[in-house]
Amino acid sequence: RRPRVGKTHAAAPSAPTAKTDPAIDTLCDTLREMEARGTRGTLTLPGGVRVPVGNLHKVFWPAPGLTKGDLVRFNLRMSAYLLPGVTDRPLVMKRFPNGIDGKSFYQHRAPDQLPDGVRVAMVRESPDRPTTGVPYLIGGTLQTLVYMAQLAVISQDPWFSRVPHIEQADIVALDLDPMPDTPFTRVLEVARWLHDELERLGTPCVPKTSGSSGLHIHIPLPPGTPYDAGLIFCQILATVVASRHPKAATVERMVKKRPPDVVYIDYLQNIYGKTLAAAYSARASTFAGVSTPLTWDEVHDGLKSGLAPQDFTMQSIFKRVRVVGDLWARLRTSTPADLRAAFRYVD
DNA sequence: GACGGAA
DNA sequence: TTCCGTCAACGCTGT
DNA sequence: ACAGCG
Ligand SMILES: [Mn+2]
Ligand SMILES: [Mn+2]
Repeated sequence: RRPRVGKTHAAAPSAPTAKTDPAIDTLCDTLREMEARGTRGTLTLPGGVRVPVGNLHKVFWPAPGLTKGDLVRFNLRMSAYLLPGVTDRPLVMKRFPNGIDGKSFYQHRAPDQLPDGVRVAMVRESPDRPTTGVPYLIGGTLQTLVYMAQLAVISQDPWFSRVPHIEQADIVALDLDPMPDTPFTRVLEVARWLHDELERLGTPCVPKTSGSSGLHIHIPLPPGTPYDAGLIFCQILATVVASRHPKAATVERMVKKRPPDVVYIDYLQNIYGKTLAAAYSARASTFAGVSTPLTWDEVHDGLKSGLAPQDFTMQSIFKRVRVVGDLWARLRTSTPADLRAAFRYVD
């Protein structure tokens, strides 16, 4: 049995259980009225900014029967948890105007006319090319969350760096992607191995469900870390674990060459311009999953307890968050480790 | 989904 | 007013 | 140059 690190948590939720805001409740009431009336309308956000919303009845997730209105409501109610993870970060939009089963498309360039308080910054698509870049939406305000829902953007997909230091990642992530025949217990197993290694290196790390079928492990970086350094750190970790457990994990890039029942440890997201769904973000998965922070105890005990990603949804998440608080806050409060520790693996 | 131009 | 067409990403890697 | 990848 793994020795327990730190206290057995039970005492106080790691943060604001009380991230409840009367202004948000009022907005949700207004939204309900618009839905009942079957009209489009305008939400007036704190600060007086007006954001038009419409097509609230349109079904975006057929299986649970959730609508575009449910997405707007989700972003409103989750905003206190969602915003810290997107603040100052360029956001890649993937739009689903006809729900998760309709045709979707990516969009980087922000529209010309935006509601007040929706931030935009010129960002280069590649760091070493002399372009002026394109106007990206920058996360951080409630207006942006509501506006993006109106554009039928389902998930919040932030960069790993923040303006204005856009070439320096402040976080890296290991993206655990199960192949079609991979049982989720195996994903948990691989996550556990990665956690054990990271703990040996003294590196803080926090797991979450992806909101689809996999897991993400995020690691805070020391200030000023270039993308390349974070990428190599993750490459080393992923490669060490994959070569130690070839029947369970791989870093093989080509889908055809991956066994159908292993976990692809995708470390290649840690590149300038790439993204991963933010913590507490809704996802375009059939079951309306939410990318949900977990404790390492939940990951380690997941087989016994029957942990399943499908249990963390737009409908279920609020109850959980009220109980466990903001598990993702640790990512911002813990001291990043020296990445050079990982280089002793190199052989 | 937003927008501009045609019907 | 309604209808309709058009537009909405990208860079890295391997072959 | 082009296909595969996320
Ligand atoms: Mn993934
Ligand atoms: Mn991936």
